[in-house]
Amino acid sequence: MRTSELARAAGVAVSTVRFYERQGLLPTPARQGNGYRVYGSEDVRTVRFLRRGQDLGFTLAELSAFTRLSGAARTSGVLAADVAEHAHRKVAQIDERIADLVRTRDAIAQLLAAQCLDTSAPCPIVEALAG
Amino acid sequence: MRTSELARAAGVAVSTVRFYERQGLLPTPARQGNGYRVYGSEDVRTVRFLRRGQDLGFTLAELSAFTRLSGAARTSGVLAADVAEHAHRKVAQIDERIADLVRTRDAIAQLLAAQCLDTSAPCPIVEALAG
DNA sequence: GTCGACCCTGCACCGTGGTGCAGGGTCAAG
DNA sequence: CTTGACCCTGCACCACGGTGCAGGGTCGAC
Repeated sequence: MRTSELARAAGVAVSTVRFYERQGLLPTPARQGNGYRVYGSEDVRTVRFLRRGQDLGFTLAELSAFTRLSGAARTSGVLAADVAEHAHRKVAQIDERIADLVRTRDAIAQLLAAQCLDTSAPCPIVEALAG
Repeated sequence: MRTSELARAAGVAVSTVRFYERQGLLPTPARQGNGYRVYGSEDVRTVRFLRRGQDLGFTLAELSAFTRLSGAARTSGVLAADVAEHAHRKVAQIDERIADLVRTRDAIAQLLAAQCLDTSAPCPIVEALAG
């Protein structure tokens, strides 16, 4: 599989594949005699993992640490707790964020319900977020 | 109130206050005879609103649009419908965002519960995100 | 044998959200 | 009248996650 094929299969741009390689997020690929990169199906999975993880709010650094940790856990077993620990922290972070968003949502909904578009009062959305 | 006092009150760096002014997120402040910026308590609220909104996942551009709309409603009254419309869209967006985060949270929690840390199997978190 | 589609490297650039520094001015305290 | 804390402007730089382009090489098809 060549770069453009990997890119198509994983749904990213060719430049993004090379960017991931530069960043150490994809293993250094084998090369053909002409210098062309050669990829396998595992690389498609890796790129998809990176995209999906980003959609879910992980940074590339986190995902990189994640794959390194899970690789270590799989080969050594000793780091399994670290992976679990990391995932637990992430769940807690996501919970906090959800709670924040629910508060914001409610503040806006309340504003709409309360006819607070009164021209004299300060905007309650701004109030809710600033206070 | 001077720049450093505003910064302290709102919990940001002085450079951030000037950055917000450059970006048009803070109104151009009045100046003393010596050229020093003069801020009021309204500016503290604005900066807090910006920080809080960012924590909640809004971009500065979104927050800027928000304050402009609410300001227009307060002074003219005629844009109230636009503000309400905007707020309704925002609530829908936030609901989507919450749903996304809940899905992510549940996916991770489920993987943790499922003992994905078996040393022989490939890591299901990676599997789940890549698949 | 040349056309177009692809590949390579390296480097510059983008938006977002800031941070830092140089080179200067202001001001109150000691 | 100096010291130190603050203020000003303007410009350069940072991390993040890429994108784009120049200047070249490599193919298969026609």
